[in-house]
Amino acid sequence: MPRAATVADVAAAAGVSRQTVSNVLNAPDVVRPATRERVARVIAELGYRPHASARRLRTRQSSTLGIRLSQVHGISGAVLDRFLHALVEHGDRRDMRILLFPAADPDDEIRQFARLTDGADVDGFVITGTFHDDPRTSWLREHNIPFVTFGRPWGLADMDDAPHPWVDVDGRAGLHEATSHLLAQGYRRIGFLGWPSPSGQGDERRRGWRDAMARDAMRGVPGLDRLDLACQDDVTAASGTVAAARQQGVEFDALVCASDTLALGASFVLGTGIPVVGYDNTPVTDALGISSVEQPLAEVASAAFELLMGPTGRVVLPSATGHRLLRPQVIWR
Amino acid sequence: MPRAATVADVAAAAGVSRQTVSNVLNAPDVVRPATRERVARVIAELGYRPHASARRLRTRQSSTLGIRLSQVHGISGAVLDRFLHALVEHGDRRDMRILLFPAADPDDEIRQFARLTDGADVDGFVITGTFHDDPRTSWLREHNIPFVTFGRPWGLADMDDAPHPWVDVDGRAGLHEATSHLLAQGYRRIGFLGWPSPSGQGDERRRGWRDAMARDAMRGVPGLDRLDLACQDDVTAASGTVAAARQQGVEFDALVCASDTLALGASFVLGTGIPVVGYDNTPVTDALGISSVEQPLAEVASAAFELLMGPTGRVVLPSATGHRLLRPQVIWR
DNA sequence: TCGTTCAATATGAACGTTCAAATTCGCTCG
DNA sequence: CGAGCGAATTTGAACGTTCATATTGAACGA
Repeated sequence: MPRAATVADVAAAAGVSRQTVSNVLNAPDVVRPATRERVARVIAELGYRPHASARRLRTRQSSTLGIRLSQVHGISGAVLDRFLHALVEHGDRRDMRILLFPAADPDDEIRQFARLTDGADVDGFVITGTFHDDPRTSWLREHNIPFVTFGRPWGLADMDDAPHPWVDVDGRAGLHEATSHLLAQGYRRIGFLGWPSPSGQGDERRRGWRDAMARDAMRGVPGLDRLDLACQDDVTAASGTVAAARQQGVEFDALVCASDTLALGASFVLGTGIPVVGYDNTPVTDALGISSVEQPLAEVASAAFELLMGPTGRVVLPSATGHRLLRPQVIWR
Repeated sequence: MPRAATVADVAAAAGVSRQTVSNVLNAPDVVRPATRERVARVIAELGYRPHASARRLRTRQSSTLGIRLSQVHGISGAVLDRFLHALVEHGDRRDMRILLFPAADPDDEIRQFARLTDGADVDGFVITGTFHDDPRTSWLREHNIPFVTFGRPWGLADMDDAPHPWVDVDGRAGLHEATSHLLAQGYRRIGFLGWPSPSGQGDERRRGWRDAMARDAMRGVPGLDRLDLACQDDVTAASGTVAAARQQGVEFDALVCASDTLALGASFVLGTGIPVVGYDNTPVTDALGISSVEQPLAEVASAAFELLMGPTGRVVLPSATGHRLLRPQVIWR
């Protein structure tokens, strides 16, 4: 393997200066077309590729975003997996790379933030799974490090002027759509199986179901609360909760759930006659033919880059912190 | 945010030269203890962290491994996810980072190899999902790029002198153990549900079952072939195949499968009375209480680094290409 | 006392790129 | 015809680190 070509090699071979070669790659419009083509040809011939570290050293940007690879919990671990995929794919288009780092807990994650930014390994971060009073976001803001969260800033009066850019999926809209669709099909006693309150995402999803039910279905059908179930995000717990409700005389036409895990557990008890809708469209619900709400992860990734980089080619500390709330889509099976 | 401290800042503050600071970090033993401690104190005070790109430029190594983030297919996507996790975690200990890249197919992946090595983004690669006549491994060898595969080099007479380092999990041993254990519990008519031959991993797993059955159980029970089923890796197909076999009069005491997907499909048909064992221990089988063969992914990751870096702290082109075949473990539920 | 040796530390250069400023060159216009 | 201008290109320096080599200084033996 011969020594890799450098910008100087290309310059010599094309009879131009280093800077011109650099310009052909980074600012083609300032180079005269004839020159540009000649240099481009030499670049192709020599198979020249700029040395990433040298470029990063000089430009002081790594073109890399860091993201924590969290421990997989349960069935929905696949969501992070797919989000990662979307990020990597979109990043490729924008010439950005994705660097993974491990972290056991938020404090650990903050230590990694420090490590990776001090070492200029990354330009910014993508934070997942935000929660109330998240120490990570405040730390990053204090240190003027660019980042975007997948997950809205919980516990804020007005989400429109959040202190940082965020993308999220409107779980409420998702459950509203699922419920409305079932109502339109004639189902009336549509139950909801979610997580115990308070839970940011969980309460949002419950509200989507409630809104849809209150508007149409429950005229004359009292006891919406009896159809409102909750338990931990666990298959067995879900089965148990649904079975117990039935035992107490609650009848379901259909059931919408806050997660695929819950939907899976519920569908064991309810059988195939009663439609169940999950959330996250994980491979399991796909395999079992259970309907599910799918998050538009490709769009989430795209929006994350958009918020972090804007139209420019580089990650910047956003002055006006925008946000995006995306609509999920129900996959009916 | 003030300008980050550099090695020169530390040197000035500690009253030593740049090189001494560098040595404190990279070769502490050549520095006199008193000096070392003084410099270390200054480093801590200033919060100095070496600039990763500068270091990489100078040392000509990126301390980064590339790994393709493949499209998730079905339930077993979680395996790559967990492997990734193990890699990142082990990498952290060895001061190695993991860079993800997208690729649609092997040729695409090879293009990315070229891109990432030419740009000196990575020192080497971890290749997953090897197959017969894999063009990726030959390309990497031709270009003298360090790599290790998770998956043995299929279609080789003697695996002991493979042309490249590899790690794999002994699926045969896994199914042998699962089958033997069931035999010991008194089950006799233990079926196998796998993939159509030829399939590297699939045939290995089948062989594990066959070996165990041939030794103990089938003395006097003819028709091992009738218990040997195969279909695509799909839940519905699995259910159908098992149902069809039963229809034809095949009776099962128990069933061992080549994947969790197959196990899931089979368990629908077989119900809870007949033990089913899957492969990969994905969250689904965990959630449903189905036994499964678990791959020791943490050990795979550790072995991958070991093969690629040896005892040294850097990735080298291995002269003697070693390998590791690890035993999986059956998780009984 | 004076070389010799070795450990500890210092110095200059280099890694490959892009920035900032300087230079060249062809054109227009008074 | 020469000054002035703008576009195209070149030049020197710098990014922050480590390598290769040089220098210092202390310890030792003759």
